[in-house]
Amino acid sequence: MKVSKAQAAENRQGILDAAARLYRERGLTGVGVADITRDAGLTHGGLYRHFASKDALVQEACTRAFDWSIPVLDGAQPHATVSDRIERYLSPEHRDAPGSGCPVAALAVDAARAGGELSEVFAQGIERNIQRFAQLLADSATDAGGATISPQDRARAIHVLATMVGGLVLARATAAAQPALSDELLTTLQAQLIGLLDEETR
Amino acid sequence: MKVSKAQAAENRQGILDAAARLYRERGLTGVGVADITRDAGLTHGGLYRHFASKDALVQEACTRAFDWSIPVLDGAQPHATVSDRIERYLSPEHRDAPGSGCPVAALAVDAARAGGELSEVFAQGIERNIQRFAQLLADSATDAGGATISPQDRARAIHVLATMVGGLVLARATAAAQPALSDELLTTLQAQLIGLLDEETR
DNA sequence: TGTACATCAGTGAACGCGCGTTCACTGATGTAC
DNA sequence: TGTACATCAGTGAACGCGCGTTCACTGATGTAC
Repeated sequence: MKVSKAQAAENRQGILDAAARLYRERGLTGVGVADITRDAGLTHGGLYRHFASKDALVQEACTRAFDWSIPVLDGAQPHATVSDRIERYLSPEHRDAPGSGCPVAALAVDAARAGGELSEVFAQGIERNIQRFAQLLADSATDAGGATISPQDRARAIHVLATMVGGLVLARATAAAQPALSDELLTTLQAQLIGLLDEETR
Repeated sequence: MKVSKAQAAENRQGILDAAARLYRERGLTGVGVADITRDAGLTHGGLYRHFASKDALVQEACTRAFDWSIPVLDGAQPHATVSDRIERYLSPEHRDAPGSGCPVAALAVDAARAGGELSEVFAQGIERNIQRFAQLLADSATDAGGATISPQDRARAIHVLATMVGGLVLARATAAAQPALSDELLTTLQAQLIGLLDEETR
């Protein structure tokens, strides 16, 4: 049963959505292609009309996860402050929903192991996030858009991003066994990072 | 061919060593029990004389990775300063040797997915590391051992540990594709964290 | 101390299962006339 | 606009392979006498 070009394109997007979500939830080696196509409402055989291999699907799904995670984290509120973004990132909601969350916190360790072209996807995604965050810091310091990014802005952006990623990883690892510790990690890091930025802007 | 009790105990330790290393290198779902016993110089069948299941092996290997990673990181130099430890953690050597490195940076994401009893192992290991680091901060502020840990010490310890873990994850994810970025992340975070502690102690 | 034998760590073949990938087939789509 | 037919997205069985686990077997160990 052939399907219209529009339907085929929709199915392809459905596979990518399912892959981007399931990989973040269960890891790159924890999901089979049959799980993904089943989740998208298809059978596994047809996957190879859209993607050359599982690796190609992984790569495209991770690229999509990076493209989408930026709008998800700050697109809904385009003028969200840096503090807002930190609070949203280090929230119980983000911790408990890895499937729609930051691809770095969910998949960077897997990507480092996989190496190859996937490492490119993550290196570029991480660099892009550093630049975006540094721009936000530069703008908030001058109260204007398009400010020049200083080396200090970039260093602070790296610091804040690394702490957010590490904090989310720690919060997720402790959530099941010691939920109080997990919550403490999130609130402590929110306060530490916001305090850090307040001090440095002052 | 039976083997002496001493040899059997040695073989068991060999399996645990291989497991602790290979799991950190390739992930909990990226290594088979046959890989581990082969690495330890044995065949896979005998594994079940020592461990009830793969899950039991994983749990014990992770516990061992936590016990050993503490001596490895600061046991060689028992009086290493906080700055020394930060530099050693955020070094290219640690980045490039996950098999003998921090179990949190290597396996916390996998552990969060696995849940169950493994989550206990990681929650306890993380709490222990927070306490140890907070103690170091308290001691270095008073220039004496056994100082009382203040809430600020604990908050700073959480901050520094989260940044180190996140920084190592980011450095590993970018190492293959953009080694210059990976090195920049390490050196920037070393400077940021040491600067942070200097400021707060001042 | 010496002998007989039960124990059990380790071997390697075998199991059922799920993986990624291939392929013959189906039949609605979309194009050529 | 209507008809004939090539295209190709999706199906589901099949493939070779590696996984975790089991088990009959081996033979040195270590104990009971």
